[in-house]
Amino acid sequence: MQPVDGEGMPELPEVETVARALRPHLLGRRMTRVDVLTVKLRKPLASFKQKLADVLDKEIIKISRRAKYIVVEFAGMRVMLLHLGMSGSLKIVPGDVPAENHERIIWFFDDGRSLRFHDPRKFGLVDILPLQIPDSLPECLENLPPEPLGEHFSANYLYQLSRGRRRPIKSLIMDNSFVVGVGNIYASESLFRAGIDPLSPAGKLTLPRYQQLVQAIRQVLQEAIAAGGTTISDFSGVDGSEGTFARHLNVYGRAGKVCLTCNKAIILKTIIGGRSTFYCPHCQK
DNA sequence: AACACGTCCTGAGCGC
DNA sequence: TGCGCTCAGGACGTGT
Repeated sequence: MQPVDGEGMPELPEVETVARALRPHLLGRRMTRVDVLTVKLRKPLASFKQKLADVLDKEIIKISRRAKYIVVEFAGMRVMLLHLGMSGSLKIVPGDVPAENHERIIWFFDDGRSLRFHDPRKFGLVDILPLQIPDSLPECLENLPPEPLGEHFSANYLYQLSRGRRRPIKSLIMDNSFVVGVGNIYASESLFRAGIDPLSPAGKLTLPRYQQLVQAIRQVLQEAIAAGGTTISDFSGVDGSEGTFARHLNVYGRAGKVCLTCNKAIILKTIIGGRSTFYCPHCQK
């Protein structure tokens, strides 16, 4: 089983890694032209194409991340949102390199280089939105639930909102209406680190267990960011372009193998909320 | 053929 | 019966 190889594995740490990697390439640049090579990604691209005029030849002044969105801010109170979906990846290449198969959008810049959005499954998203205040976020991102690495995400927060809910804890932490950015791999890994059975009803877990869980989520995400994500391949000219977190995975993709912690139980796989879920029946109760 | 790292939508099922 | 909430499941292209 090779669930984490290949290119693109866009969970929060990968998106953060991409946003950081883009900065030295794109800050201060201006887009001279954009080629849109497909009619739709997750949504039709017609309105995106129309709004491109708002950002063409405007200086890129900031690149950030909110949830799994990359936010590119231009002079003139506009941002461009990029979401990689399930299979999206970005790379910087010289502008005259021919488009590869599955490249959906190409941005050309004033230094002769280009940004390529490669997305076989077309689950990605791009949009251009107005800003009310410079150096801020568009409204649709401003009002999102807390970042898992932010100050508003706490054990008490999760504990309170989980009361009375019977759904499995893994499903709750992956629900973007409660906390953003915790994807399928890191949800399994965080629950393993916290020693919590992913099938536990969320409303039954005590506050101390949520303290363990929040700490685990933060640690796992921070370590993955420090490792450069799990895989950001072919990101030319960027140091440490190969993410190395895959080798730190304890349960994800390890069904049938011996648990690396207890060295005794076999990692199990189940389906929660339609998503593959891996756990150690001995270490997670 | 089954399954894949994300989101969005639908509708079934529940308590009141 | 109806209302609102919760939650599971499917849909969305394509590749392996």
